[in-house]
Amino acid sequence: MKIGELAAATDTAVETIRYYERQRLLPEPARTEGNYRAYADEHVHRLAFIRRCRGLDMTLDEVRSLLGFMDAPGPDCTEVNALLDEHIGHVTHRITELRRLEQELRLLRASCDATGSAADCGILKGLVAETAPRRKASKRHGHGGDVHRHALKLR
Amino acid sequence: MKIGELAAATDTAVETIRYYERQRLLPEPARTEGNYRAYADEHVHRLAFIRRCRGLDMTLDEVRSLLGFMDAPGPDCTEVNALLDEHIGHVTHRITELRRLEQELRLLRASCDATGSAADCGILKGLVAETAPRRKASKRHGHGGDVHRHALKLR
DNA sequence: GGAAACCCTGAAGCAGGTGTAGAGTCAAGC
DNA sequence: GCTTGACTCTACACCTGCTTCAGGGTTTCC
Repeated sequence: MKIGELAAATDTAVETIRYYERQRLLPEPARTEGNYRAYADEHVHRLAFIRRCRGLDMTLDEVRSLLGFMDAPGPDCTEVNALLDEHIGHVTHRITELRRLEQELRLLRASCDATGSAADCGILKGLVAETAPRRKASKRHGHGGDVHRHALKLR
Repeated sequence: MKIGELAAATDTAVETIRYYERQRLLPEPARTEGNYRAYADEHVHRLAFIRRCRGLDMTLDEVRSLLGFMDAPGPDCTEVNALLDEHIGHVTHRITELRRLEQELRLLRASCDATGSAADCGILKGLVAETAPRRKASKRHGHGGDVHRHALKLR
């Protein structure tokens, strides 16, 4: 199986597959005479696993951990549970944050109805104005990016 | 006002301020004899505005647009309203996505209670298993990253 | 046998910064 | 007047998770 077929089978871009290989998430496959990567079923399963995890918004590091648990399964799966719980925590937290954000944005949006000049726009005024003091976000603690990322600290 | 003071006044990292300057979001300030940046109140307001927008998860491009509207206010603020509406749309969409994700993760989590060996873990099995076919995500359309980013396409 | 479709490597680019090295500047204390 | 330490300067590398590009080589189809 060549890289293009693997890409089609897992709906993954070819470059992404090579990238995962560089990141050591996918083992280096055998090569053909012409130096093409030759994949086996094993690779399909592993890549599908990775993509499923990524579809659940896990970081590549989290995926790496899960792959490690699969490659060397421990006596129980406490660690797997813990990883997932933590990830769910990230997602839940991000949802809460975004909901607060949405509220704030809608409030801001309501302050203008586009009738006047932009110079008097309630939105721009609202963005200039001081806001209620906000709890300082705690120092960043982990990986950044999306649900894992840490909210921008505001004063 | 030196850069450290501006940083403290707006709760922004010094490097971030210099980065915004490079990105032309903040105008180049005057310099002291010793080549230190010397900021005026104008800069404080502008940076506070930027940080407020970033706190609302806008991209720097969106902020740039808003700054443009402020610098050259048009006859009405239709554009400001449109920008904000679109941004609210991004946030709302991301919330929906994350809620779906959270559901899926909780379902997955429920498939294991850590009693057995990791080899039989319901979570790992669930991640290996095929999932119900999913609508193919449309081609990415815009800027990536967080609320603006587009969900990973899965087959 | 020639063109199209595929594959290869290595490097650079995206957002939105963060962090580093190696240097210069400035105020305070002795 | 000199040292120490806090601050600042520039220029560059680094982060995630890819994507894109340049400049080739290989395979397949007609």
